[in-house]
Amino acid sequence: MPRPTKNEPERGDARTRLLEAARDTIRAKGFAATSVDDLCRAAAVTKGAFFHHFGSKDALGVAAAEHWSETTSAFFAGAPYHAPDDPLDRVLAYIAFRKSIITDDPAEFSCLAGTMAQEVHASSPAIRDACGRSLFRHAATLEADIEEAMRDRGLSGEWTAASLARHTQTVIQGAFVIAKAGNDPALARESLDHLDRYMRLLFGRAAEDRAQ
Amino acid sequence: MPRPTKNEPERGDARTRLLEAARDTIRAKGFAATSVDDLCRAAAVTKGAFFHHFGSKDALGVAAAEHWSETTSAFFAGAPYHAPDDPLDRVLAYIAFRKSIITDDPAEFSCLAGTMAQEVHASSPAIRDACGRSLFRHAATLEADIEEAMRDRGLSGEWTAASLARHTQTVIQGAFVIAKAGNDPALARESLDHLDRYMRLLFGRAAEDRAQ
DNA sequence: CAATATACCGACCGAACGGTATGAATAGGC
DNA sequence: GCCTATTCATACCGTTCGGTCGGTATATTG
Repeated sequence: MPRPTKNEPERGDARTRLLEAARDTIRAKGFAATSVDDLCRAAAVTKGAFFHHFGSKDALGVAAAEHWSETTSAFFAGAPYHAPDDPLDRVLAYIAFRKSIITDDPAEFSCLAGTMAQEVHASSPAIRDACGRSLFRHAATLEADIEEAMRDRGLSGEWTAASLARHTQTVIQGAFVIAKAGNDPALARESLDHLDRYMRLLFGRAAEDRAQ
Repeated sequence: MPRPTKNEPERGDARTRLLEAARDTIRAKGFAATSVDDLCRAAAVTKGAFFHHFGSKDALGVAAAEHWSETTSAFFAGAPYHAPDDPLDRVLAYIAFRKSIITDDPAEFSCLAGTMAQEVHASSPAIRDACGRSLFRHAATLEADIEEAMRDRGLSGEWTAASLARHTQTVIQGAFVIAKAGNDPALARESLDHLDRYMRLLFGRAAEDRAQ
């Protein structure tokens, strides 16, 4: 079971490098337009290594979605938006955080799972489901805070915490699409402002104290 | 300038048939995964005909986006949601209409422009811009009604009619992504309900009288 | 009725595609 | 110190890709 050579200590992490290359390249070009050779070049591995670690290009797609789910889970778990005492503040801080990480390059800030799911939803159920799990698992991390904020205010009825959590992801995914179509990340931030406003209106929180 | 032959009267519409095939196939499989041969097969034309009408696959992509823009413009212009006297009612009727045309198959109800833009935003500026024009031109058709509804209620300040019109498209595009990822069109309808609720909260319209 | 332009047809091209077969290097278990 | 499993490397395969090209049929123009 040999991987790290004395002369080549970075040996053995070909799989990880391929997953990282997949994350970056697929976000930039899409899944179908990304060739196996593209990924091997970006990860500086050979085709033999690729098909040693992944049985097919589709299998790489599934693994990339799972890797995406794991790394983003860790990233958001460690983010500062969990700090506020009030649950609604945490939800609003989440939206503000999502807004703050939008940079100039869509390949940097957009979502691998959303991009791939949109592309392969009909042609590759395995990849689509892996992307769906990533997306809805992330959405679910908001549910507890939303639920608590609803209880605090005695809200209930037309909509559920789960539904609002999913809607948050809808707006975020849509924001990525619109930002790409308009070639302007500001369009994404603009919609996150509307999402923030929706939350405040739902929970009766004034807009004046919004963090800028 | 000959096209309709006596024996083959459907001759001459190869271009249109290719554009319709592009609309259907690209919505189902994406742009990169759709081959020129796929389109020729679906449109029952030869490769010679394809490259007679379109200089390249990219040119077909641009033409498909423009064709999409024209046909959807006509479709929405003729839709019944323009009937109400009150401008806010027209906006809410638009959202209800968008919800009503969501069927079981994403390839039927999703947006060609959004799908293509997400895929080619970095690799093909020409297609991306054609998709962007389609999207934002459609968004702009909502602006006048939103503006009028704002005037009616003396609303102004944090957000503009143009911004809210764009946000509407953000939610719709996001709804398509989430519906595909979750393999469930109901997820899209759910987010349109949240968008409806946001509009009512913004404009101080009660939710009880919502059409079902 | 010849000239011309349009609308196609279908065989073909080189490159790139996803995937495979074989084998070398390495390190841990015994 | 040998065996075995793992991690790659390299060369190659058949297919499909976007695109080209010479040719044909038809309708319009003068």
